[in-house]
Amino acid sequence: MTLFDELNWRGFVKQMTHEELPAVLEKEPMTLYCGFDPTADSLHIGSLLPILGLAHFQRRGHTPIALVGGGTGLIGDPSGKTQERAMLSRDDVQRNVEGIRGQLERFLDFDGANAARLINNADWLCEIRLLDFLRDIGKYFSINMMLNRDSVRMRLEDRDHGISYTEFSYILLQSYDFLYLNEKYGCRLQVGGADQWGNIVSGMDLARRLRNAETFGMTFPLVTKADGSKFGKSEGGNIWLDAERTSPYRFYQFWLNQADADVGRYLRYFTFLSLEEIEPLERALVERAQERAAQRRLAEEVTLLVHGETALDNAVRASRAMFGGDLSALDSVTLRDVFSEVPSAELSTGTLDRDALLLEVLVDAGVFASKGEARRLVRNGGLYVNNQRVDAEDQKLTGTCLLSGGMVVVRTGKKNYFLLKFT
RNA sequence: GGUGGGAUGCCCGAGUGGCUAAAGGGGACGGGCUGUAAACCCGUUGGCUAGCGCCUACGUUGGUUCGAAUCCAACUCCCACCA
Repeated sequence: MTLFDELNWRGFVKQMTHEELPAVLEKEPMTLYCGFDPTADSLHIGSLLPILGLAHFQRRGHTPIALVGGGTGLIGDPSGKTQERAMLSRDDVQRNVEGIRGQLERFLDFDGANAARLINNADWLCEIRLLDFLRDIGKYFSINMMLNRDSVRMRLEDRDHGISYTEFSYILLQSYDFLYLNEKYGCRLQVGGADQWGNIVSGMDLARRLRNAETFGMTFPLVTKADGSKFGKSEGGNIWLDAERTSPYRFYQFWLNQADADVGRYLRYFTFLSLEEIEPLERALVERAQERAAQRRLAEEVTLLVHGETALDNAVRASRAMFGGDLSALDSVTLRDVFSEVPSAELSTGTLDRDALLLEVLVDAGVFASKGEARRLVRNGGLYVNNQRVDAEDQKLTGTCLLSGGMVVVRTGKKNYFLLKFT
């Protein structure tokens, strides 16, 4: 099976600039690049597809470059954005670049004959002089063409938002990146999300005009959900790759909760499982839906990939304990371990002696923002202590509530846990 | 620069002097059903209070009034049309 056979059955190919690209890639190893925006200090799962895309290329002997946009991030890509973005400070961008760099390192192989490269376009974009740039690069861009780009046109039509000269110029910078990488590293292929098509083609154009270089482009599809809502956002917002922002437990749970209609595609996108392994999982989805074997496997594979084996083990064990039921059976070490992912607060044992009101303690501990909110939840039957529903608003918190190790497990709703540690 | 319109709770949006903590929708949260799903059904959605009730809130600041989101003045920001 060729690289493109695989990319195709996995659904990685949205568009490509040359029909012969698959054949070219079979003949010779190629250097390719994909850019990542430093809009936050962590990537989120939206970036997972391009990352794995690069990894697939590398596995077949091609050389990937992961480009962090420390320079372009100072400007802001208008592609796919309906309004002008708030500009990030240089410090923020720098911090974000560092965070993202650390994450990208985990997914690619930086050793061997086709070792991956991780570079920052601030290294060259920050050095450019304006007049040189306008004369050497700007001359090759036609305003007429730029105005026709979807991302620009949408913003021109929407008078509420408009587009600044700054963002309008963005495409020149990304195009220049491709030119630069072509010149310096012999990079001939740029890949990216579906919204990057215009930027990619434009960069190819520049490389052809200035260096007479033949380059290629390809885009990945936008990851969609069967129900039409946006992929990658869940109750609490974005799903991040950073364990500090999204705990491995939550990360695991996110994948476990994917809809039947989506899992098959996600197994193809986000794991390295072969078709032979995925197909039985899809059949099980129909025949024994309640087991959710496909979701389980998806959650395991992706969590393993992003957070490693230990974190996966913890997430699985935590999930079992939290949805399995009886907490009193667990010893303190297991408890502490299982709930290590969960937000917690340390309280003094003195609180218990005073016969404090449960709700007041929970407000103090930060579980609730106000007593009104807490009371409301109890009325709705959504508060549990050690998996027992609380049905009185004036319930006291006493020593008998403690599990081993002086811990109390608080739950709101079906799956939101909070741990109180008494010391 | 001129003229007109607008700013309401997380968002959209009704409300033109007391019955308005503010309709309706969305979102969010909780419960039920279930597969830790979807769909559906029910409930909650400013703070304090066991409750009576009290406090804070309708761009900002002042004013009129027994009483203002609602009337007046100034200011700030946004939009439309004209130049």
